[in-house]
Amino acid sequence: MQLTRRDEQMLDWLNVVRMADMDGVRWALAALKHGHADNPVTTRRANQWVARMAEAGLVERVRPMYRNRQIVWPTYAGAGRTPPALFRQTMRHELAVAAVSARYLAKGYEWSRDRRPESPRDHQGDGLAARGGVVELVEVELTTKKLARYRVIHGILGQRLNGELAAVTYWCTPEVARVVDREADRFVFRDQRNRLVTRGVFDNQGRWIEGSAFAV
DNA sequence: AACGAGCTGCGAACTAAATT
DNA sequence: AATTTAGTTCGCAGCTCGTT
Repeated sequence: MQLTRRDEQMLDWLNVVRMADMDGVRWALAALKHGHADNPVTTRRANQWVARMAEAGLVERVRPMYRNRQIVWPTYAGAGRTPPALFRQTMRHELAVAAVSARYLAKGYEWSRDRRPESPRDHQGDGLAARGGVVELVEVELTTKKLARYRVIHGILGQRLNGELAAVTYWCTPEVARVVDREADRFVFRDQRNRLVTRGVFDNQGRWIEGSAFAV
């Protein structure tokens, strides 16, 4: 078996997002084919890619009984580092981040992790999407945080919108999107407020709501 | 029992690159 | 130039499992 350029890019991407479900894999495969994509590849195609990588020992996969989709992560051989701890509380969230990330790739963005927190009171976003030198911070939020936390986070994001960030986008369930918007109205200065947007695209299981637009 | 979602095996048609 | 090998894409049939 030979590793194509796209295979390597897929493994790099999996290494950044740590794990993905088949929804994420479908979009990432389409995106990395030509650098952009309007549609994901078929699930059949995505399964074949995963099967090929698994046979080569570069990814592992499992289909947990409580989740109707297969999830995939890179092995040590595939990513050069130890595999992620699975089945943690944050798994649903990480899979949702991967789903969003893959859609950014499909729009021609580069995806990377946010910088590490500089202090315990600091806040790290779920990812950075960059295109043409414009950087957008991405948050995925499936459940609301303690309301007091939004004061801190939105304060920090407001400052960063004054600096290196062009925009902040929250990808949420519709309910969470309402809360985030409301709290942003309270805590983000007007100059920056219109550059922090929310999108209600996930259901409560953290699955992309079929037909939801990816508006960036 | 019937249905839908998701996964796999298989076959077919295609492209790209390496080999002869 | 022809052949071989690897990869890409899709649809269909058949499977399991959970829901109606």
